[in-house]
Amino acid sequence: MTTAAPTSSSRELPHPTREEIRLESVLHALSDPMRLQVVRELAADGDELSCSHFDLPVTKSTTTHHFRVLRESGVIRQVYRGTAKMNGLRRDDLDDLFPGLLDSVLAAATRQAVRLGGS
Amino acid sequence: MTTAAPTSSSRELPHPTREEIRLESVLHALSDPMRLQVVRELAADGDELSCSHFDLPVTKSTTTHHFRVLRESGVIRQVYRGTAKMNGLRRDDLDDLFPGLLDSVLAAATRQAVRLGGS
DNA sequence: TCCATTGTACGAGAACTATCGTAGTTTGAC
DNA sequence: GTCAAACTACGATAGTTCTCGTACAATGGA
Repeated sequence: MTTAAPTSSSRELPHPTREEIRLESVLHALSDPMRLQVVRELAADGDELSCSHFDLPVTKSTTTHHFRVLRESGVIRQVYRGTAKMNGLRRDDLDDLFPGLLDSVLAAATRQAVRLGGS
Repeated sequence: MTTAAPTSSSRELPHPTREEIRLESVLHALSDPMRLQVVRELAADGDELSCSHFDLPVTKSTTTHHFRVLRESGVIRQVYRGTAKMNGLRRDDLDDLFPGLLDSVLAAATRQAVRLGGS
């Protein structure tokens, strides 16, 4: 027996392939404050985070909606792991398609957060 | 008397100050294909261009709408000059607020255009 | 003054978006 | 099997956005 079976799960979620990712959709996904916040946290953590890790000021169903927009635009990758749904930035794909874009958006978000007095 | 009166005109248009520009609004403004195209042309030309210079596949009133979104988000500056309305990128403001952001978006747009076989 | 050019304002319709609440599904633990 | 946790699906609503067409306004030249 193998020591560790890959911790994956049944349900599969539809993701765009790298080639299908469109800049306009990525920018649109990032243009919402809630979603930008999620992306910032994912980038800060560097690893996968469950949906429930985020404490967004909206209901669960709205949260689901925002994560779906991020996934369908190609910004994040989502996989089920047990009852949780783990979210990870698609850094490799985004950096390959649009070098420097994600980093400058994240830097801009941090700068603005500092400027507006906070975080 | 001065040799050259500044070529300006009567009507003034409302612009956000540099401090009022919000990253989310900028990203939203850039997330529309029509507006992204306008910004690319403005960046390529480097100077001010009149609205009528752009040959967008929409009516004039829709064009007005898109230019307004760009102006109100702080991406472009608009001034009247005679019957024309000149549009210029607010590079200085954007680069100061969000260093590298505009350039990486423009680079991403070019890359995508090439990738999708064109321009 | 008259006119062509350039762009605006307004009203309207279709489409999309963000949000919610409720009911349901999947999973893992007991 | 039962139950709680985590998340989804669906339907609804309010707001925003994109688009148009028509009518209007400002400018500069003939």
